[in-house]
Amino acid sequence: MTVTREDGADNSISWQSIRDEMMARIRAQLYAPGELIPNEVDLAAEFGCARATVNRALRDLATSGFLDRRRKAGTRVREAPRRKATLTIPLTHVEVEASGARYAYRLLERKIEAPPPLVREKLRLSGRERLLHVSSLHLADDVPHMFENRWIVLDTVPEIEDVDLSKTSPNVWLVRQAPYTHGTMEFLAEAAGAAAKHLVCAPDDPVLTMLRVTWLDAQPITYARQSFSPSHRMRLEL
Amino acid sequence: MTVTREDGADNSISWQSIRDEMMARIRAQLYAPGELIPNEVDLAAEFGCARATVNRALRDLATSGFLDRRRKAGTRVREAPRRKATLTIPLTHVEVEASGARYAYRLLERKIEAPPPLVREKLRLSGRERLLHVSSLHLADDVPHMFENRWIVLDTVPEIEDVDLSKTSPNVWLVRQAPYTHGTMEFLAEAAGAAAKHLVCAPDDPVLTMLRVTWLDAQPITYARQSFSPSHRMRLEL
DNA sequence: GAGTGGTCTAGACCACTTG
DNA sequence: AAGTGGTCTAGACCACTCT
Repeated sequence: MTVTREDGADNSISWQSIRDEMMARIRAQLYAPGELIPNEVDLAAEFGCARATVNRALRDLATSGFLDRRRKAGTRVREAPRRKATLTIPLTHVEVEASGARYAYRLLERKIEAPPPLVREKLRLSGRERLLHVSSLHLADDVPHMFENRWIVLDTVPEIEDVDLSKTSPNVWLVRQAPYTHGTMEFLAEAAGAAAKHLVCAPDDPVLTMLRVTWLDAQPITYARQSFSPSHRMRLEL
Repeated sequence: MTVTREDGADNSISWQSIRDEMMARIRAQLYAPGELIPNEVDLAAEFGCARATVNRALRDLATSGFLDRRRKAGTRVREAPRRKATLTIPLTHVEVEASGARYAYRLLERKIEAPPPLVREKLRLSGRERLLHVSSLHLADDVPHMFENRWIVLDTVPEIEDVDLSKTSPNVWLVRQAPYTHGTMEFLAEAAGAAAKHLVCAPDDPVLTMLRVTWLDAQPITYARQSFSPSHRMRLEL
């Protein structure tokens, strides 16, 4: 029941305000690192709200990595907060257009072949599967922005064999038609090498490369290797 | 009230099972991209549970980027799911030890100075502030793993001036004693340059560099530039 | 104005874990 | 065995936004 004053003003407390107050106490080391904080019932009494409201606030702080919660053991302040950086994976055309540039896409090559050893290993394939191998270039204001080399497992997403990839980039199609359940991503620095001629740079210029493998449950979908033009930076919010 | 069968078995439905069922329907395009899905009251009736349970499930899917929810307008399936990669920011010593190697840390230089122009800009400083400038090397099994160059704003965290940084790395101290409220992180590829002699590689070897700026509300805390040894890869889970 | 999601409450039972 | 967090329910009111 919402508590109401005689004048009719709503008196209930939001879970966000409790989260903020608890966060402030953690920052001020009012609850020291490693220490138990009061349990939900006591905090609810202190804040004058329902236990569920305290629960929502503390669950949020636990998800954010500031608290450690365990049944019976109680809630502790983490010694070293587990901070997370979130990278909202951009669709290349969205990213380019967000920067104010005009986006263009060029299909460079498209063929069906067996996976080379590296790809076989990443996708845990036997080697006999038919893969769609696509390389493409993405441009911002006609300047090369990213070169992509991608292998797509046709057993998992057979429909893509009939898609006109000169108009739709494989990533755009996959995002809409074949959402993955999980995957991994890696960043590394390497010499541009074979990508240099597409990115219009020297073969030994350092470029940022992003590797992605995605899965639909136990089935591999795609392995993508994207190399960005030398000046590119990948930005994350903390 | 928990619904109970005559035989006493608990009949209530978990929010996770509702989330999974709705996710399955989205994948199967049973709810098409861009389309409205039923409202919470109707779904609660369908699943035979309270509206709050449906709310929890749908809120989770919205946070994950699969649904778009707006009051009055209802809940829609996102055309292109806003997928996120999460990088749990590792403490270097934890990361190294997790890989099974022995971690070591060496303080290379420590001095108090005014910020150079680049740092001044990143931290939005006037240029007259006193900054603690620390460079250090982090090793895995005695092999150089990461070279760090860091500036710390003493006006924001004066206590660090008295810390013995030959034993505690600045990052470890900051994480425990001065949690930031927000910040940014950037990845780029560059030639090792001056870091080469510390990383034991050639000056023109490509290395992955991570830039970090963190804030305590409006006050800048630190700017760090970390270059990883050439073979290093940064891995994220999707 | 009205429909939909966002949140709060009070109470209950459950699940996990620790002592 | 018992304490603590995790979750569900039924009901209520509110906030936002679309028409």
